[in-house]
Amino acid sequence: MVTIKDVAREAGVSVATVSRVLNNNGYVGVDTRKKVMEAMAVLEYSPNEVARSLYKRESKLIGLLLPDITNPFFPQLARGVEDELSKSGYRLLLGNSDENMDKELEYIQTFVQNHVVGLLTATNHVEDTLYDSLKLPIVMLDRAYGHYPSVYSDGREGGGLAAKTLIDKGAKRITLVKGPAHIRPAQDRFKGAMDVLSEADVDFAVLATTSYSFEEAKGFAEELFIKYPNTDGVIASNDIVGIAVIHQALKLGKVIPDDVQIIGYDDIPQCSLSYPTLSTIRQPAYEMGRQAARLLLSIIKGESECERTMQMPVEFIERNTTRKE
Amino acid sequence: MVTIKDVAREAGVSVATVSRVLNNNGYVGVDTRKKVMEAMAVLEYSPNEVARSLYKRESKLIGLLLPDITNPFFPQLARGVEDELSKSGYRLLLGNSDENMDKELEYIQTFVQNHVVGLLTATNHVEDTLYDSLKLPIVMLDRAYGHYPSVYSDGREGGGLAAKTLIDKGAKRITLVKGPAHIRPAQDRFKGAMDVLSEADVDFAVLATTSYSFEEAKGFAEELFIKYPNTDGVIASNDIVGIAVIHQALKLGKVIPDDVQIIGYDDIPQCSLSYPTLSTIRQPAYEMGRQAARLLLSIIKGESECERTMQMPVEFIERNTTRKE
DNA sequence: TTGAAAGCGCTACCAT
DNA sequence: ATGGTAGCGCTTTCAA
Repeated sequence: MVTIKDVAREAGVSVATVSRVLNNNGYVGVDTRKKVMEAMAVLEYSPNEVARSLYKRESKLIGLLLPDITNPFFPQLARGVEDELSKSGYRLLLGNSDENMDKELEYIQTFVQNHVVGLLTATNHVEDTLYDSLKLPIVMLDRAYGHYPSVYSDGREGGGLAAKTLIDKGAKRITLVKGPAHIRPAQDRFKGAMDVLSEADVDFAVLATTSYSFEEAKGFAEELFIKYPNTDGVIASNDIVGIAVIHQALKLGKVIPDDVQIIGYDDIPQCSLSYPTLSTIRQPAYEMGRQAARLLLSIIKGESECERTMQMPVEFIERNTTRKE
Repeated sequence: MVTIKDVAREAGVSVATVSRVLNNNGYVGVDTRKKVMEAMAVLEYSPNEVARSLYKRESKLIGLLLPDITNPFFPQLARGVEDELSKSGYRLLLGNSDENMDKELEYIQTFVQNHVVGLLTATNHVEDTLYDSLKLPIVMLDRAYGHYPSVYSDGREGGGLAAKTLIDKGAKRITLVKGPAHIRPAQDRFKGAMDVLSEADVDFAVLATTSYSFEEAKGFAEELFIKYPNTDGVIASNDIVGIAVIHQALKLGKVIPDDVQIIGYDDIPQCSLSYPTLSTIRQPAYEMGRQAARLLLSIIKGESECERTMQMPVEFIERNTTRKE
């Protein structure tokens, strides 16, 4: 490993000088600078970030804590985060929490031990003062919380929009699929839809589900049509479930959207690949990732004038599982 | 920040002693140990990994370099890697290369600067000695290369299996979708299928595609049926394309698998959610991630007796886009 | 404009 | 069994 000392020796200067050209601060003569640059090139020197981090008590590392990268909503988010952060030279420490408090804690601790300068987290556990004790810039992802800077889209509004859309399009016997109870955004969507449904002149039923996983989505879809065979409108808890419902409806010989309309949530890329393509409520995942990263960066830089919380728009994406007009 | 000094003071011992109990080495009296433990608990001490890393010249960090986490094959892989590594206390530095050499280089450099102890990488650029100069345990992911430890599945075999399966099931006018030329595994699959196709009594055509992205998959599928409207068997370059082809075939009123059979590649979770469900050649992504992580770990620990390269099985998964004999 | 040296938090060697 | 201390590679005063 070639260190700053080697460069100093090669250039015939002191390490202090090398450090100065490295960081572009302090006075350093033009010819000295040139010598140092050359030495660095010759030796293929690249500074040891760990040593830097130790002295400065901060790194170019940022922690990203996600529930599960395997859920197709999150890769988009993660990509948005990474693309934005890497522009400024930051790198990502990744952790999957599985919505599990202990894992979350563990990751956060190791992130801190590694001197991350900021944290992006999609969590359900803020109340527990877990995050309060952290003296670290934090941006809540996907989920809004009290005084923390957050980037999210309003699940309540989105859920309401889904319900309203289905009602407008003539669904009379709606089935509302409720996501896992311990996941905040799922609850928000559910409540938003409930509010609208309750005030409208439609029958509706609720199907409770306990996970967001692919494997189980199929089971939920089967259950749905067994319990509510006559439903003519399904509000899915997310697109995966929506796609599973399409599958099951087709299997049962139902015509979409004539017999049953289906509306998803998230707008993951595969929505436009299903057949029929899935109408859904879009959350701009990639953009949310980007904005969250930007917000975090601005907080790190101490630009306190910036918006501390961003609500991203939800939007109905009309495809072919809902009736036109 | 509470440091080892604080603990030492609190416990009335030297930092050396604290370090010893921390690392469980050297002699330390039972009561001293107890005092130190208590002090650590009281102060909520947790060791600074950066300082450790600086001294020991190694960290508990591992670099994971992926082409694009947004491609549904990779989240599975990544999860496998993470689940295995986190068991041993390692954390992941993540980078997306977009199959781009420059990004790849940049990430690798920063990984090294951050003292990662190992690297997992899915790359097409080994020949360039990029990796040779790295004095770092490396495991190639998804793609096998000469002398590097690798975990992969044989694309050649998989491609051949896809072709053979389709032929066995009676397809006569096969369209082979060729993935991007610069992506090794895509080429391998293609060649494997070509070999089989060439030696069989079937007509076949090749459709070249240039990306693995969702947005473009739809376009390729449209193109496919325009150029080869009478094809009765499609070997897709991956499941995304496969699902897009299902979509397009249905849109054109074709009956699957009677009019046209389709076979995907990878076995991403959404295969069983499409309608009809997509028959495919399975690569065990999650398991590959796990095995790669284990292999890397064993190399790091210096267990040289272990297998240096693992070939994972490919397997035909029969679903509903191929005929039941 | 440059260099010497302290110190970031920790580990490991050498004393005792 | 315990403590003192050098040093990991770097940045940043403080002097010169």
